[in-house]
Amino acid sequence: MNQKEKNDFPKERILNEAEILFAQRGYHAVSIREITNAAQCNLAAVNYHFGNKENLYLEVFRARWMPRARRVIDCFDKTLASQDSLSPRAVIQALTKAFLEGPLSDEERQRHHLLMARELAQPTKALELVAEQIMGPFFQKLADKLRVFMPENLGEECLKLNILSVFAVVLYFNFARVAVTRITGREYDPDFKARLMEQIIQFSLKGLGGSEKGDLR
Amino acid sequence: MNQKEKNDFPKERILNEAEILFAQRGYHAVSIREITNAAQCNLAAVNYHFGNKENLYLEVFRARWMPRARRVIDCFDKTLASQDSLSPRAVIQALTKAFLEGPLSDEERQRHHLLMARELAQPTKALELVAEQIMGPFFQKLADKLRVFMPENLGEECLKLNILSVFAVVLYFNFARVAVTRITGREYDPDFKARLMEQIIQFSLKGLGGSEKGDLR
DNA sequence: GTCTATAGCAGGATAGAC
DNA sequence: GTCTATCCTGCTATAGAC
Repeated sequence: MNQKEKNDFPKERILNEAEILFAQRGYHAVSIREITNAAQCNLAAVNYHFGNKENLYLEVFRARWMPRARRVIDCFDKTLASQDSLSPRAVIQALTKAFLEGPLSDEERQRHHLLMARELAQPTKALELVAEQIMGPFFQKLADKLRVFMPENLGEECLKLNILSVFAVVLYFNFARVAVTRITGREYDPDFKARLMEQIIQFSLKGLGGSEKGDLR
Repeated sequence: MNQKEKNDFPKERILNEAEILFAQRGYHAVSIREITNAAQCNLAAVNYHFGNKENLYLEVFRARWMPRARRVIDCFDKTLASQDSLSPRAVIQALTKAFLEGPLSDEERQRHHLLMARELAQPTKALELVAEQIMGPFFQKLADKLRVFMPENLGEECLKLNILSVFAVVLYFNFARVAVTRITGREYDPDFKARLMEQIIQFSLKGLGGSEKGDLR
């Protein structure tokens, strides 16, 4: 059975619509009626397939969010592997690219980040899940790649804080689109996004290590 | 009438409890019954004093969030005024300090940032209000203070993006406490917060301009 | 697996006594 | 201004026919 057919089962349609609505308005603001209407199926289908509303929410993370995050990480890995030499610039660039362009469509990415922003503001079991299976391992991978470029005397904690700072910049320009648009007066069109990527890379790279060309050992 | 007496009116108590609960769990997850119970007053009091739930939420921003934001900005202004010379380091330091230490208690600050994080993820009229009256003017002020230190050929947009990047780092370490604690294994105790402040200042300063000592003209 | 029907409850809002 | 009592809507969840 191919993907298209599979996506036409009510269970799949419910997951799709639930994700969209939860991302847009949050868990409590969305009713299962709304979800099943959007998915064009019966109200009772949610309870039949997922038991209850909370478990549907978790399943959105298990069956949608996490696979998508893995695609983003794969993209990061591939971009990095295609470079002939590993450098901080290459790492940051691959990271920024995977997060801001990468394999996701604009809507997909916005949904993805909104769901995570909500979890960070108000953690549920979903964050537990994601932190354990996705964020933790990926962060470790980043640390391993960057460690060799940092000064020898730099502690492990300092390395972590530096990487978190890079994440901060990358994520902020996604989470806080409203604020960014308001301040700069610019919409997130391809032009501005290219501009943003350049800004993020430059800023992070400098923040990470000093000047751009190889101060990092 | 002094502040203490004033705070004992039901209207004030409702605002206090509403802010706490909205920050903790978000608008939709909190009922006015819960709020009035916490405020030890009658259910009907919300509708009497604020008309309806939505307007109570807005009033939390008008009567609590915004005045508090003004206190933070005042703190920033005073810290900066106490320096004998204006430098990027002084500005960033004052900014970080005002946001991470500043005049707010830990609980107050967390509430404050949570409310804003929710607004950024899902903007309502409250963000409109705050953007117009607080964020916009403050951002302008920051830009004015930093502009003179940036290279002459640096465009206005680039300046804005740089300042936003600094905000990104400052705010992330507040918004994403859960993630930071999980990754670093450290709680936000005074010790770690001092460590964070140093990290944020260093990273931002480098990101902003290159090396720490005066590369910025 | 999918539907209808409905139980059972919690929410926002208001009327009207005090 | 504050209270009680109540209306009405909309929610989750389930029972049971098909």
